[in-house]
Amino acid sequence: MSQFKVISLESIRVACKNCTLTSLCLPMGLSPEDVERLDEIVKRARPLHRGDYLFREGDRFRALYVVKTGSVKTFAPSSEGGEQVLGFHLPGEIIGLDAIDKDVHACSAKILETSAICEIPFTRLEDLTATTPSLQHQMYRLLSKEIGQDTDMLLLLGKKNAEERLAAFLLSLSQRLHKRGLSPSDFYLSMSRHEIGNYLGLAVETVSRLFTRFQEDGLMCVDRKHIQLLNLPALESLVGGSGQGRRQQQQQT
Amino acid sequence: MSQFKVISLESIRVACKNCTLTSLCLPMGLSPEDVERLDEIVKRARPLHRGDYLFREGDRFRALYVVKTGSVKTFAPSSEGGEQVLGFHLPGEIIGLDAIDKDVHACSAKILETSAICEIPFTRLEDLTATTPSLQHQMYRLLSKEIGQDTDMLLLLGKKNAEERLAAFLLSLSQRLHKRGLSPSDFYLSMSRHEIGNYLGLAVETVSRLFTRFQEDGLMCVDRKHIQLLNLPALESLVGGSGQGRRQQQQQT
DNA sequence: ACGCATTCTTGATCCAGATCAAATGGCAGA
DNA sequence: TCTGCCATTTGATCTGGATCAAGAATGCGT
Repeated sequence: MSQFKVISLESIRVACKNCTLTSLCLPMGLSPEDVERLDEIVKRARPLHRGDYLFREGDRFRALYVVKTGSVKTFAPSSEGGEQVLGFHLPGEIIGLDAIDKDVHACSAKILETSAICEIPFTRLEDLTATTPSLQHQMYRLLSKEIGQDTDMLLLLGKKNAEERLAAFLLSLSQRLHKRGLSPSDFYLSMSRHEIGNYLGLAVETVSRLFTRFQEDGLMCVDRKHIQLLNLPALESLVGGSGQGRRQQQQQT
Repeated sequence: MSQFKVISLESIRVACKNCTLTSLCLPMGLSPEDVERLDEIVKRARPLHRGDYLFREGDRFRALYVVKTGSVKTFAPSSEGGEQVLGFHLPGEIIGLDAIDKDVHACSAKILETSAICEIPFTRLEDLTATTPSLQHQMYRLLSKEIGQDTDMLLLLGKKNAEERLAAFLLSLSQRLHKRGLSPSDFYLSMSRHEIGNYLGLAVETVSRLFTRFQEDGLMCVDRKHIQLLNLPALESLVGGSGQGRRQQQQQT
């Protein structure tokens, strides 16, 4: 490759190897050469805005998407008009893995705030993984990780009460933001109370009341969408099974 | 390969290419040659019995398991002693995919009734998929499918009431058994009411009462663990969002 | 066959969180 | 800046399903 090749600043800024998410995203653990090869098939789209769709339920599956900046929610239609929020996706997180099976998207992905998204055409990725064992392994890990996260969510919805659910949600955000070099205790929520409730299987009112209560209890400071977590350990103990000895649905089988 | 090679009856009976599950299991859609290669790494263990563990939470991840006959439940420890049943696995279904990511099992798998299980050492499978594109694709599809199933379950736990959950559970079993050539409307439950309730996020008592009610309504006939579904369409309409116009939590976001 | 333990069923009561209702507060668009 | 629509909060009430409490039915080991 010619050393005189003209490279736009833009392309340098967005290449995987120069991306700050490299340790969280698909390239995680890959050799520089492998990242280079991956880089060649990744498309970087112009920024998308709140309300834009990455894809909709029913769309043909063509590519995986990775959040580069911003945030995205995915949601599936429930029977008769409702919807279930499936997840909120932060930078470095991959969207669309569930569509590989049927080759059709079963959920929709909607941009929550102005975001940059990387697009990875799946067929090309599949070809690449077939010749790059480390990338293949990485794909298996990512798919498996998604399953593990869903499992955590099943446990949350199946066994936890409202308080535990919201605490778990806040801590999850906190931890994920922290991994991305942001403050684990001071952040903005890009989703509405309604979306949080839907995601957690709770009514909006319950979410609102819990925010108020957590604030009264000195666990956090809520100002509109701006959140400050004041007592991480206390939140953690809330999540860990009904905290200070409250009765709890216990099901041994 | 010599045509005089001695092959034990046993090995013939259990080889993937001779297995009746070939169209539901990993080999689905593979060429005969690819199945042959897969066959070489699959280990077939002696039958396991009710209560035996395939693996336990915390075990090192070594292999995927496929139910050949019988049934298996997977479950994860909840905080403080409880557990969440994650799934009931029928012949042809793969267990352990969630452990690829961390290389450790996050859930346990317990045999529900005398079962034959195929074991597929993962490292060898991974090597094989790297040189067998169709098998690699099949793996991606299987992992993706698992995500899709978890998604369905999230919707169930997040949005459906007790009646809808049990109806969905029964229909899921019905459909899966049907695909395996068994009756979709007459079968035995290998799991307890307690396990069903745990899986569906309901108390045992609720499950029991619903069985009684469904029977009273002529939807099914329950005799201990023997189930007969008498009105599949009615069950389907129950699942599809609160059936005959009952109030329902609807959350648009 | 008998006795004990476990699972399942059924009834009564309770409560976390949904639903209903209304006030308040932001923010977007003109 | 004003207007009107949402999003959010807060309060009051209702209810599905959990929890508590017995029985009844099974199954199992001896």
